[in-house]
Amino acid sequence: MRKQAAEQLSEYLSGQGLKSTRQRDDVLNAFVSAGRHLSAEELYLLVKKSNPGIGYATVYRTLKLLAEAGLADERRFEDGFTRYEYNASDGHHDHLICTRCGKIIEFENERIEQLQQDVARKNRFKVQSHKLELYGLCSDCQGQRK
Amino acid sequence: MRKQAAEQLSEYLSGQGLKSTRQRDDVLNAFVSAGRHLSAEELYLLVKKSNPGIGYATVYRTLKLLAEAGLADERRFEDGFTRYEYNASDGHHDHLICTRCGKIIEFENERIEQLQQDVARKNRFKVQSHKLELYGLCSDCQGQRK
DNA sequence: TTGATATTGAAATCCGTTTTCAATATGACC
DNA sequence: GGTCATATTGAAAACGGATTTCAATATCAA
Repeated sequence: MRKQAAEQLSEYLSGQGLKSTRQRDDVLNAFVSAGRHLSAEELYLLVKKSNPGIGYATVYRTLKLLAEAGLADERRFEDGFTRYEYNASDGHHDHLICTRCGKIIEFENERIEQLQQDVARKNRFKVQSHKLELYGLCSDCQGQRK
Repeated sequence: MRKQAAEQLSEYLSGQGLKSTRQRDDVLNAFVSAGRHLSAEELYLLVKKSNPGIGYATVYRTLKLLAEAGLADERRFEDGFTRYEYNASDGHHDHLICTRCGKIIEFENERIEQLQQDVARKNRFKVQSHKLELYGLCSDCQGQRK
């Protein structure tokens, strides 16, 4: 059974001798309720709604913290900047990314994962993590012109 | 039958109304003979050997040009900066990347590609390109301590 | 050879991210 | 509650890879 996000964070904080703050709570709340694949910038704008005084740097720092605490996953797609995804601990998944509208669709495919392991084994390679991204046009964008 | 790199570049240049220059030749030569997965910085240092006056910006610009001409592929791994790979036009491949020593092993797996197409089809998604990277430890690095 | 224009190198700039630093907040201890 | 060491904050500066600017230079069609 998965812990509540707030609880998971405070356990991590106290375990590391770190402190709870209003800002960290605000960032976590915005992050959890916003959904997935947020850039730091996007999250910053969201957090500002509940806490207009929040600083840019604090959002960046807290995002790193959430990643360390296991609450967020850092991902870099081809658009250049880092995005964060909530709660990847309930199983790995990969992404379909629309190059026109930016929509991100998640998927899982056990068979592909197995084949990856086969490839790794043949190369005597021990996999720690992997990344599979399919770039293209989502159904909404296929009919559209540029 | 694949064209020579130099020929392919000059065809692209004249086709676009661009000019041949000593610098472009030097960058191309260094790029082709150096092997794969070079960062702009690495290539810059290489080109300097044959043309010490070469500028940083020229290497960046030429690398972009080679990518447009179809001679190079741009790739971003997790280490932050862009690398270029020669001659990907003879078939797609993916990468095993050692997180300890940085070694990059290429592989192809037709079955995985098929399964990716299946996933895309199910999501009514039209794939333009994809990226599959397995991060982990190569055989040389598995026995080593940090 | 000429002349329009593409290209170059150096330096400035860009932009996402990280770090610095002085002011402030937190929380363990009394 | 009060004290105090120290973690945290926001603003601004710094960072680092990549790109752009600009005046000087090279290219190439005529």
